Amino acid sequence: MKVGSVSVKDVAKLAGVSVGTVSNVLNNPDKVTETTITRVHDAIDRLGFVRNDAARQLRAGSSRAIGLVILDVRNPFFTDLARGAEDAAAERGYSVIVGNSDESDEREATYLDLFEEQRVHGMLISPVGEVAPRLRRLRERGIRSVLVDRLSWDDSFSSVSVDDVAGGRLAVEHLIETGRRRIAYVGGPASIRQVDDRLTGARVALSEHPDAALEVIRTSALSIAEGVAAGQAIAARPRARRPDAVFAANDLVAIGLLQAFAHARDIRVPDDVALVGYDDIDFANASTVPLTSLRQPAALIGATALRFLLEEAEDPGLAPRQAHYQPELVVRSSSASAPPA
Amino acid sequence: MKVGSVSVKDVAKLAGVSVGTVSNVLNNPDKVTETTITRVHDAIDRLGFVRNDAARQLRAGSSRAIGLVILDVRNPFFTDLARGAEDAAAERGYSVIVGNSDESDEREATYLDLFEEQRVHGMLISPVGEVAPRLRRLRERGIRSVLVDRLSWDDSFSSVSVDDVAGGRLAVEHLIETGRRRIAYVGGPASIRQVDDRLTGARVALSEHPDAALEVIRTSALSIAEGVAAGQAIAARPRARRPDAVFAANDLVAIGLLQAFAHARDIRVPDDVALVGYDDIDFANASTVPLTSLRQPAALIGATALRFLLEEAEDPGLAPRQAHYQPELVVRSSSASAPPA
DNA sequence: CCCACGCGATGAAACGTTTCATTGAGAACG
DNA sequence: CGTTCTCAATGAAACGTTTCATCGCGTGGG
Repeated sequence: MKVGSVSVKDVAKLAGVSVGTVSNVLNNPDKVTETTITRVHDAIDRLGFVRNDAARQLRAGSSRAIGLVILDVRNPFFTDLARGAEDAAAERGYSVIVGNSDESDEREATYLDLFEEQRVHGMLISPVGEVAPRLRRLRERGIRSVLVDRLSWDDSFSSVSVDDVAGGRLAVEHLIETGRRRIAYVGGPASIRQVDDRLTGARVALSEHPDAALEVIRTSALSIAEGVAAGQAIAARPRARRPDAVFAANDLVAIGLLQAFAHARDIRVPDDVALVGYDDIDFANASTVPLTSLRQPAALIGATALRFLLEEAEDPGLAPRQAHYQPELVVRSSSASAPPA
Repeated sequence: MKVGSVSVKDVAKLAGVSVGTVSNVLNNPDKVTETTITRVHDAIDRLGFVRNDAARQLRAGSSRAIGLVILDVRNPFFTDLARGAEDAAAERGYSVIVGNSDESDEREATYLDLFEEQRVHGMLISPVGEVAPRLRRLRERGIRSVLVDRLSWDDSFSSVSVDDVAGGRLAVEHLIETGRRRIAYVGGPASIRQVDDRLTGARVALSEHPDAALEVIRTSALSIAEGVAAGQAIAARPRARRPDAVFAANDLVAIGLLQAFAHARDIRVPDDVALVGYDDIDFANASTVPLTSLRQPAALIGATALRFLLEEAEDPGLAPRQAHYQPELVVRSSSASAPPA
């Protein structure tokens, strides 16, 4: 549909110089004399020239974009992580393209394809499926990856993660110490590593307290809606068979549980059931009952991962590194008071 | 760092055909005989060939990516809107690149530059600054735009929006009808159109009830933190000078207010102060006190805008269209009961 | 006065696709 | 058997940059 877009050639003609010179004005201004710089810039302004990034990347071989694949855009933890990465990228003149895998390995693969076609400079990925072989192949072609929110399966990739096992353990230890004994873990699917690790941590805590019991309630996703469904299932049970504490795999699920419990009039939080979430999103502190949760440095994770990636892309000999942060338990009302007598 | 990437040329050589034929296998399979198709596909698989999108766009003149500039990634309303647009784009073989202007016209301009350099197929934008001239210039060059969550300033652009004036009016009418008289509007900056329109709606409602008063409390952004600050300011006043109802410019601000009020022990919601938010994000129903809010069809807005954009890009003669949805008042506990005696 | 040098500018090559005019080989037809 | 027609396949041009070897020219040294 379009009228000729303005190219360097047009700029060169108007400024009375060669195309090479225009390019130098844009990329190596120190190689060009002062007067030509202004002349070229005048021409650029007059014509409204905008660089064609496609041509640029074609020549350069790779773009200044970095792909980021996250599990769930609707989870504030991941948007915070993305923000951290974006800000760090912007500082260094890169931009971040975000893809949302929605916990589906199919969508994940689609984004990997897309990013490879775009010849991104590198990728940050919070993996769902079996992507290791794929990432290795990409690396052979010069596209590096850094894993986010996930420890590398071996030492061949850098990763930035948080100790989910420790987090699960902290959560359940806290519940046991405040007197709870019938604990339920709500989360799923089990294929998500974070879900599994937090459960492992919970089991570790349990193993040190033989008088406490752990029940696992699966959800098909980590969303508010799934939390509501699980909460309704719990509320439908006779009181005696309900847990006296619930550890939710993340805050979205916890918020859903809270809503379901509020609806069922005979479950008070924390009196009847204590509740601990995970991620400490902004809304955790603003929910019906302020939520005890495990805080993770989301923005820092994104920023660190991005830094690792760029450093490795610059110096391919660099050995993979693992940054492993510790989560922090933030106690609020949802687990504050004593259990029922 | 990079080993030679695989190109069509390599595929052609291995398959024993010309590059043009490889291209045809990829883009016009019906122009090619069955046996060559399989031969080429074999070669592609064997070499792990992946199309270079940069070269492709360079030739084509524009990419299959669509730029989306939103006001705030941390606001679930906008992430829902983005999801709607992404899903609609994916259906048609396009992808969406999201830029977050953070309510800053500087960042907005940066993203417009970036998207123009990328020669995006078109843009969806929730404008902050004075972008009309810029968008007009883009259109002359063949890049169309559709405004989201914002009525077009004139009839030259398509837009998909929600009637914010009506929403503001509904909110305040509801507060007045339930007996409130000293109403505060909390939001800002005034430069954001939505903030201003909702205030206008509030004033309309006020004008029909001379015995009610409206006070405007400005914030510098629509965030939880700003809501907390405004709430603390209100809580610091003597009881007599506090409003008996607050209409917040969006749910994030409302949630912040709620937190501040909960902290100040002598403000109960809704008894002392009724509260109405805007957007009806998922968390509105899960907050300390479930929040009365104005629901907007976020995903539908994104999907519709994307559809408008593609239709216009396909048929440049098409006249601009305006989709204008009505918001819906969702009453919950934060405004449910009667005002103080 | 000549030569070498430095420096700003030049112009063509290269990046990996898609497109399009052209070729070549059969098939159909008279 | 010769001619025309069809259809698959070819190969070169074009897209808009960046890069790099080269050039021209004014200067300072010998």
